[in-house]
Formats: sequence, C-alpha cells, structure tokens
Amino acid sequence: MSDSEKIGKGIWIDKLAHELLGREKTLGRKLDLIRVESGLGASGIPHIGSLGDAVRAYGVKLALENFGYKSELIAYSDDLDGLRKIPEGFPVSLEEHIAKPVSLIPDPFGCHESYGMHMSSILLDGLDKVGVKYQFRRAIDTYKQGLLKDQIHVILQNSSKIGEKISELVGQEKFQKYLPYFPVCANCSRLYTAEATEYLPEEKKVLYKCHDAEIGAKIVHGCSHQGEADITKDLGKLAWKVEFAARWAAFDIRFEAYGKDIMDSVKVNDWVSDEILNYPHPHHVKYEMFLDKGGKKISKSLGNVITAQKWLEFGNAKSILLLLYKRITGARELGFEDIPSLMNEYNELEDIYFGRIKVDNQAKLAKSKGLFEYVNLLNPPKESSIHVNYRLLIELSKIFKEDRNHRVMKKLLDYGVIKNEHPDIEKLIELAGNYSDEFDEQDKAEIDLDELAKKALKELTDALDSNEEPEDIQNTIYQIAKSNNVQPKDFFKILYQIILGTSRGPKIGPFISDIGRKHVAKTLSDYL
RNA sequence: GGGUCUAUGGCGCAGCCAGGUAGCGCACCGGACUUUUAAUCCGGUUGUCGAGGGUCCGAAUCCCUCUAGACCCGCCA
Repeated sequence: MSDSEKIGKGIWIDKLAHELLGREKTLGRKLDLIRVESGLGASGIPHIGSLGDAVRAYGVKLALENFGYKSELIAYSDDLDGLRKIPEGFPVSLEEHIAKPVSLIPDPFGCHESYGMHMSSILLDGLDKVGVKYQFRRAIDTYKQGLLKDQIHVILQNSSKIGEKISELVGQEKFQKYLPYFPVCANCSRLYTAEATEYLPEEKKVLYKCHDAEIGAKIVHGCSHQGEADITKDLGKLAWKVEFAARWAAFDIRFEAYGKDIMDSVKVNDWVSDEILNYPHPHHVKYEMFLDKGGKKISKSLGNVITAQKWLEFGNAKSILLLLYKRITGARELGFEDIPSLMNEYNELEDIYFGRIKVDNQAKLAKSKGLFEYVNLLNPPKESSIHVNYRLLIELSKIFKEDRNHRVMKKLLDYGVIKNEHPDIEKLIELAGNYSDEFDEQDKAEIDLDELAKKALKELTDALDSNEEPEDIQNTIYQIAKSNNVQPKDFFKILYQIILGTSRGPKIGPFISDIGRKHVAKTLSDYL
C-alpha cells in the first residue's frame, strides 16, 4: 500500500472498474454512458450463482458511478433458450415442450405469461430483494424487434470464417457445417431441431430443415419441416458462441462478468466482437462456480440448489451482498451453513466502519470500510445497527419453539445483550428461528438409562411435578443426582438429551423454570 | 485433449487479487461466576502457510517449476 494509491473504495470492484476505464480511454470510446450487462438464464431455477452475476455487475456500475461516470445495468434474460431438461419439482407435462423456447412455453404454475418469465421473475425478485436496480431486457423482444439484425447479418455472412475459428479456439467442429443461428421451426416451434445450412444475404433468410436432434441424453424428434426464416423478424436465435458478441455490439456493452463454465464461449465471442463485428469486446472478469459443501457443482437435479429466496428465509439481504462482494476469485463451497458467519461478519464490518473495532493496518481498514460500503450499495447507514450474535439467536431459537419471538427477546434483555426491544431484532429472531427449525437436526440419540439414573429421573420428575415450587431447581437436580449415586455430569447430560436433544445446553435450573417445570416433568416421564 | 481453482494449527476456514508482526471459529488447557452441566467473561497451547526455486530491505501474499485434489469445457445454453 506504500507505493500505490487506493483506488475508489479499495476493493476488487474498484480495481476492476479502474481497469475498465483505462481500457475504454485507450480505445477512445465515448464514456457518457457505460453499460454493464448480466445474462440471466431462464430455463432453470435461478440459484445464487446467477444472482451473483447480476449483483457483481451492479457493483461495477456503482464503482463507475462513484468515479463520476453514468452507468446502467442491463439484465438480459435469454428466454429464447430452449427447454432441455425439466427441473426438479416441475410437472412432467412439460415433456411435450422440450426444445421449445422457454418464452413460448406456458407457465406450468399459471402465474406468469410463460415458463421463461416464471423463471426470470424468480431471479428479478431476488435482485429486487437485495436492492439491485437494473434495466430488464428479454431475448424474445430483442429478436422480435430486430435489434440484432445487422449483427446477425454480418455474422452469417462470415459464418465459414467463424466456424473455422471456433474449431481452432475451442475444438468444436459443428459450426463448420451449420450456421451459428438456430431458427425456431415454423411448424413445431422447436429450437435446435431446425438446423440451418444456408444463408441468403440478399433476402436475409436462412434455410433450414427440422430433424431429430440430441439434447442432453435424449433424442428430440424433429418434424421434417423445411423452411426459411427471416432473421429480421422470424423467431430464431444466434448460437451462444456468437450471440454475446452481437448483443455487446448492438447494446454497446462495456463490461460483462462470466462464470468459468462459459469461458470458451466468451473467448469465441470476444474474437467475433473484435474481428467480425468490429466492436471491441467488453471488459470481463471471470468467476468460479459456487459448489456445494461436497465440492459438487450446484445443480437443480442434485437438489442442492440455493436460491436467493431460500437464503433470505435465514439471512438478510446484506449477508448475500457480503458473500458476493467480499471476493470474486477462488472456488467457493457454499451452503446455508455459511449464513451465521456472514451475518456476524457484517456486524464486524459495521463495527470497523464506525470505529468500534480498531484496525491498525491502514490498507486493511480501508478495504473493510470499502466492503461495508459496497454491501450497503454505496449508501451506508448513518449509524450502527443493533448487533446480536446470530449464533446466539439460533441457540435461543432452538430452545424456545413456542412464543419464540417474545421469549428469545426476553432472554436477550436478561443477558443484557440488548437494552430495548426493537423491530430489527424481531426480524433477526425470525431468521434465526427459521434457521434453527430447518437445520437443527434433532439428534434424538438413544438415551441409555440405567436403573440408578431412572430412579433419579423419577425423583426429579416428582419434584418438578409437585405443586410446591422447588426453591432452587439447579441445586435440587444436583442433590438428586448425588443421593442416587449418579454422576451429576452424566445426569445433566441425560436431562439435556431428553429436553433439548443435545448433550449440552443453557444452565438447566433457570431453563426449566423458563419452559415450565410441569411441562418438563411430563416430558421426562415419557422416558420412565 | 483444453482450461480454471484449491492446498494455512487437531478439524473447518479467513488473510493472497493492492507484499509490512500468521488470524478466526470449533476443539483443548487454566481461571472467574459459592460447589461439579451449560452459558458468559478472562487468560493460554497448538503452524517449517503443499514442495522447490526466483524477485524484494521484507513473501502466506507477486513470478516460475513441481505434487496432490476438485471443478469446468470438449452436447446445449
């Protein structure tokens, strides 16, 4: 940090935006509006990775604005994408729509105009919930309005050159034979089955024949229709290997992040953009896929998909933004179990930001403050929020399942963690409560009670069940254990196992009063 | 075949992308809260930062080589 100035707020997003601006200046392009883009898939359930692409692009937009430039985020839904696989939990009746563009398939849940919009909406809703602003655009409108027609024309005229280059760059041979354009078959509405072999530049039409195609592991039957598609108005789309380039040129996109799974496509698109369309490709950053805790790719079929909506049941929007903004490099194994530490990490950042935690290293201080600002979308709060350790809330939620909000709040006041009740804390209790309900597997292990333990338990049950409130439950328990020759340590453990399903817990005397001694007596009696 | 990432105390990880005293959680040990569970608080132990080389006043961090593992691409999007 000694020999370099801090750029922007000091995190990777600033560095990226700085590089972008440097490149644009070298290229000499106009900078009155810098567009960044994020592509949204519309065929599968949008998980946190798809959200991340847009959230990070939005971060770059914020950085550019912070540097004094005007910027906007285009959220582009590729809803001409064909349906290849029916996602988990979706009706099998979708089978008949396989290979059709998702925007032409009815919404199986009936709440949106199409299957594609249903999927896109889930992602857009996630973006709205974390506070990301965007301009929404759809593939179907883009093509219908002919916004890409000039680029498609140039690409198709150069298809053989492009086909060779694709083979050279990524070893894919198919575009040496077929045009990188998939018409939607006019007869059966399917994509991919209609293979285009010839382009008529004067008429701007492609000739195609609809035949059987292999999609995934399955054969999708074509209808043998032979037709011609007008690229300026008939439905169809460019292959992904060239489509980004067309869009970048048409929309004047200066930045787009990408996941490593589409690295090859980006490589080809950059070349097409630069060499064929004569539009210098946008600046990029590559990110790793989110993997689940076992190191497997998160996929819908494995059922390990993490959506923003599900995440937000357990953690707040800031925990998502923190996850996505803290870094971009590196493989990331992700699970809901990361939520508690992210929730606490945000509090720590806030403490650093407001000077309550001292950080000596100036570079690190700046970085933490910068990260905090980005997590707040560069609109940080004026004052610190009330901090409650999220793990403590989970522990308390685990104990209080009924009338949770009230009782957990009371405990927090007792512990002196908070001074007053507050709606923000209520919300936190709700999140932590959801977390504890969902993930706290009650390891109802076999509890082996020998005769001595049973006798002690019986004695305790009677004591708790009597109409006379025992003076000091904690001490009573201790005495009963001792008088029955049971190790107090073991006896306490047994009680925790029965009452909480764990081998440890809060101080048990006051705890039993909290949940009601008669109630506990009844629970204990089940084990006698 | 092509490409990317990861490797840091017993376990799980942060720090690396902008070099400046190796950190956190769990576990473990000691103490405080009247005794023995827990919670909480205080204190403590645990590391040749995967291996080797290079740059530098200084490297977990930057560069090169190697080893091991994971993932992605080579259908489609």
